[in-house]
Amino acid sequence: MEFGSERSGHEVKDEKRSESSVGDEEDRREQEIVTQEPPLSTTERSTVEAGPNASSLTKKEEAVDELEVAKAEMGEVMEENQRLKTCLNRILNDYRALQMQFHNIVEQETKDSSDQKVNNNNDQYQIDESNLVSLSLGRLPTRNNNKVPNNKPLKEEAEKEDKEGLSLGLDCKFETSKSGISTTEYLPIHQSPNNSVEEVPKEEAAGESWQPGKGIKTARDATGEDEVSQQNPAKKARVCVRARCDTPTMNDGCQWRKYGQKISKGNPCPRAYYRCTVAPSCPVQRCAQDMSILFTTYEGNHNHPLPLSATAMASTTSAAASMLLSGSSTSHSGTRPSTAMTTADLHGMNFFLSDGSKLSKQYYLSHPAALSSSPSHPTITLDLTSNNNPSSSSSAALVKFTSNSNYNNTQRYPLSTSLNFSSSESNNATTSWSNNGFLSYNNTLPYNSNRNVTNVLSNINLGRQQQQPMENIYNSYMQRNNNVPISPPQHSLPDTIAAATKVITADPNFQSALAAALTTIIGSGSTTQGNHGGAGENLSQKMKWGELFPSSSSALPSSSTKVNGCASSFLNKSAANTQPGTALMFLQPPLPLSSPKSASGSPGDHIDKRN
DNA sequence: CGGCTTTGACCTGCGC
DNA sequence: GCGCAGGTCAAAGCCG
Repeated sequence: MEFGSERSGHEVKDEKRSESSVGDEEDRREQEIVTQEPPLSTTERSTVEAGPNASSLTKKEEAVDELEVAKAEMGEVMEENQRLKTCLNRILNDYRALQMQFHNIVEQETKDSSDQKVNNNNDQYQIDESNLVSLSLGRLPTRNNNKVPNNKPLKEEAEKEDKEGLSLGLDCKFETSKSGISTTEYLPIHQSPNNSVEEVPKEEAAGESWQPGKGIKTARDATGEDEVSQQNPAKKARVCVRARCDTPTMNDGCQWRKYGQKISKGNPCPRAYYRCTVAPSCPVQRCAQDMSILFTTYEGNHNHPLPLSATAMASTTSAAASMLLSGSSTSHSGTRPSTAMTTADLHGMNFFLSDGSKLSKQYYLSHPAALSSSPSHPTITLDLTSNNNPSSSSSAALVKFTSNSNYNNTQRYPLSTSLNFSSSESNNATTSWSNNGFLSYNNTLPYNSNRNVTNVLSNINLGRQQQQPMENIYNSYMQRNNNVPISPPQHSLPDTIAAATKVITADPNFQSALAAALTTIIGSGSTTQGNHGGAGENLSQKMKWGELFPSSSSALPSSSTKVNGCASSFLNKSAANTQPGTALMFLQPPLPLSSPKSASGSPGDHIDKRN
């Protein structure tokens, strides 16, 4: 059963509800809010209600009381509306500020790129020089642009982009500065002939699934769209999650199907290959090696809706892949020795980048299981275990970028090129991806008032901070967000993932940052719905805040929003088959997706069978 | 009986 | 060119 069917069920339900003229008054008001229709006046309401009940004085009084209650509720709704407006305004302000920084980045990059053009012979490189790095959360590789031959018209590319649209994923991409072309260039490093890197999202272009199998190739041949893909074999960034897990597979909320198993040389534990079974075309695959610590290597991004916990993990992995790709393209200083491990604080996003094969090998040697990664695949390892990471440094950054010598880390963008995830007027919330993957950010660092990109700071600590217990961070964070109840320390992975999602969804600052990141995409007009004025306008028009922030919307919207594309992220851009009106959605509410029946599924998930 | 897992064969990329 | 290893396919078996 496809996900769309469920959604259509919601629609049917809403239609029925709207058809019933004697529906519950609260439901009606709720519906009015959702549909943005002008609310009925209380007078009209009272007339309708009091009509049949006006037989006695008591009933009249009751009717008056109901009216008062209705007024009070309306007032609350209006207050809520006002709060949302305020939130939206703040987001827009953040967006504008970020936009200014973005422009500065453009200018700076243009200058820098003009000096560094000699580094690459690729024709597309020059095109990419004008590209800008932007951290798009949940952005799927909606294009295979990097595989597109140079003679392919941009127009066609743009059309493809329109068709494919955004999908969930937490990816880093390059957004071309060319206005009017809604193309978003992903990290250009892969465009180098020698480059073996293919950004995670690419293979999901046009809803195609990345499947290395022969049959897929044949199918792609039939479509005629995939000649590019064949020209450039997919070598995607991988995200290796290192976690303690008793089960054969990590309960990450997804539904996995085992399709193969291999005994790796030198590894007593067989390597199992799993494929996402939620959607037939989902390109996400993973291999897992079960040792004392389960190493799970994710490859690709989901192109379908995911349950909450799965979304969190998918977002994590997608973000990590994005960091890997972006970091590898940004952190390699031209003057830095190629074998040096880069310890970067990318706006507080602490990570280690080993752009040299030596260090990469060193790291992997310390974790033999991680050797599963193909030499040509850049791999980022997320350490979700509670043990000390043998190779971690004092900075406790447990997100480690490893890339081999084949991975072209062409310096294109400075380390500091990224989006500011701090909010100018938000509180001083300090969050972090701690122990088991809590995503956190802080804005304790001052907002970059001078708009110098290199000073833009935020802290997104992927991985565990060894010296700060996760629960402390989590609880302290939750205390700042009253709408998120503080729960006892969670240690199971699905719980922590879900908690991380809560943190993300509950904090308006991060939402603002997401909004800003999104608008860098939306603002360029790279949407399937066409342009609707300015970026801010796009933002306001396309964001469905009720879906973005479940905490502020009690009811799941009954709109016809269809989630397409990769669900492994916060951002969903409507894909080609997206219904009209579908725009953009962050952090979709937890949707029942997969079956708990699956052995590889997450037992902790409250999941419905989808097919 | 349908779906999932297992497992041997096959394909492909890479190193020598 | 050959061999190895990673990765995938698909038939057979298992299970609910």
